[in-house]
Amino acid sequence: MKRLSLKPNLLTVNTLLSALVKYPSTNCSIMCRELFNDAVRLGVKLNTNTFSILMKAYCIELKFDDAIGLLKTMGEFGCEPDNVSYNTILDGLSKKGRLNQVRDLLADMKGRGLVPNRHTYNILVYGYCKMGWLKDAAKILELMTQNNVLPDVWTYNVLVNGFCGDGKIEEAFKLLEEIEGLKLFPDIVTYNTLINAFLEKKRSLDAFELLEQMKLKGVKPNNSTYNIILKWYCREGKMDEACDNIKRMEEGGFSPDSVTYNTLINGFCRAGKLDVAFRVMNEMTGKGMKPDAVTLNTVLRIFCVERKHDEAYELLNSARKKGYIVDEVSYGTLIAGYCKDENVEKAMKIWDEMKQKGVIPTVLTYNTIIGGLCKSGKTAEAINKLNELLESGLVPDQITYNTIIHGYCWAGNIEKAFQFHNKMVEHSFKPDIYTCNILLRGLCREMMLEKAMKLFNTWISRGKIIDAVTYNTLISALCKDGKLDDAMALVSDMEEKKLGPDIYTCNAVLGALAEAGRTKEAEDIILKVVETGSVHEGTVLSQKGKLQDPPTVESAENSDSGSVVYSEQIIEFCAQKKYIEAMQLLKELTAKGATVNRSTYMTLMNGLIKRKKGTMKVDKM
DNA sequence: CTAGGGTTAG
Repeated sequence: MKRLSLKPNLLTVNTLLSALVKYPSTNCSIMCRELFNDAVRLGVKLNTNTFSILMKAYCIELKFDDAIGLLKTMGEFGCEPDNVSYNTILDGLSKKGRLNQVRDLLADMKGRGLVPNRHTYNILVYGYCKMGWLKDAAKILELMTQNNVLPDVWTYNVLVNGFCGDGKIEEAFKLLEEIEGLKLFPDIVTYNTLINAFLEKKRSLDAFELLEQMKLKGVKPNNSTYNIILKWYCREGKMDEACDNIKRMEEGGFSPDSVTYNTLINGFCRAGKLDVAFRVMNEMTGKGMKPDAVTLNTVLRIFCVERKHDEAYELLNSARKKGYIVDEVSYGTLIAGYCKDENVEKAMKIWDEMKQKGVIPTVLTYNTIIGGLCKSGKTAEAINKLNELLESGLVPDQITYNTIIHGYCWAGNIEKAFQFHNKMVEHSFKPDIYTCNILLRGLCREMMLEKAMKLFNTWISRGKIIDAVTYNTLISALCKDGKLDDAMALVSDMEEKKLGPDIYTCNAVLGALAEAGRTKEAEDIILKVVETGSVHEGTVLSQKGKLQDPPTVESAENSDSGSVVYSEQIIEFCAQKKYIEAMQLLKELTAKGATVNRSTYMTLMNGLIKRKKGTMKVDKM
């Protein structure tokens, strides 16, 4: 078109821009900007929508300053921002928890005489919920009513999700009554949110009951319903039932989407079944669904788990060149991987690269690097990162603070841990069960057992929530200190509260019990642990009297040396980008009943992500 | 707006 010197019209420009934004790839905003510049050069008269779409592009890449800048510059083109323009940026900011900027922009919006509409309010409710500021979120609802903008199901769904995310399912249900009072009806999103919340809280019975209730009320499940249940099966490691769920999904007339496939791939990866994970990934591509950013990040994670960090790094870079969205999650995955490998230097290097590429970290990304720095004893640098986080306008969360408190404990600086904790409490930080357990463990490490017990008793008398970790921390410390009777008293205590004993309790007390010749008690506790089902079948007792998990798939796989030659051949094909040959060989091998090692499957997954158009078809494996 | 990928305690 450009070559023919034809002038595109406004509709063409906006349609193209929308398409770029709808299916975003790397450098989405740069491509949009180029298109925009071309349009300007060709003298196309642009409208407000053009700018709003461009803003959306910037928001996708978290370039909020550029997006906000457009609000001013669009005036030079004779365009004025409208509600859509503001809502677009507000939505982007709100989703990433940048509430300070939301506030400023909202003031700016009102200053222009624009009136927030329902969408604007819904965005605010979402933002507050995401931050866990539920009271503020509820206040927005009041504000809406005052301003004659009535909340809709959407508003309530956001709020329901907020309450669920905070673990307040019962309060979320109260909202349902409120919805019905307004003659609105809970829809499939409402139900999906609640079912998901039950499953996350391990209340599967409630979840399935609600599912039935939902059907009775005539609300039909959708793809997401099945995906939510699928996720639960995967998390529980019930991969057979996960597959049954897919069958039911298809029987119900739904087809697996990319979320379904990514959930399954992740599930099989976590279960150590890389061969099946690869097969699913291949099936996904066969059905015309390309591996996407989530698939990429899943594969990056499994590479890191398998300690192939450098391969993961290489994959990240080549995926970016192939147009994948490489986001803060991708970089965060690698950063976490290197941190676990005790290579913070490399993790920091990747952090810098991420920044240099214009990928903006979220709180979670910060938490990852802060945790890594803490674990390697670099608490001062961790604090630097915390300050950087604050300067960037983000708000630290529970995990940020807990990580730093843990960092001080890890460094043996229990005083500083408490100091930091106290200072944060003054700044409205609410210690949770993690905080308590971290501090308790810190005291135990420093042989301040008495102080730990004192703290523990204060919590009990104040009715604070304690859990199995709390008990196990103390029990383990008491055993190491030779106070077996005190430890056993806590064991019965935790049993009374139905918090255990579990496998950690066992590991803590069995050695001491055996040494004291108290075999009867040792047998008792093992029996209880098995009864409560907190140990999966196949757990074996080693000679030292400690419970151990059965040998992992990994060690079993390492012994399949028979097909090493073929594995190497497949890997070689992949290296030469001869994926078709690689797949052919794999097919032949599987037909013969031979197996290849996990490394080979990882190389094949790598190939699926990187390949351009060449097919990697394999029929039945 | 909900669903899939990366972070905290024993």
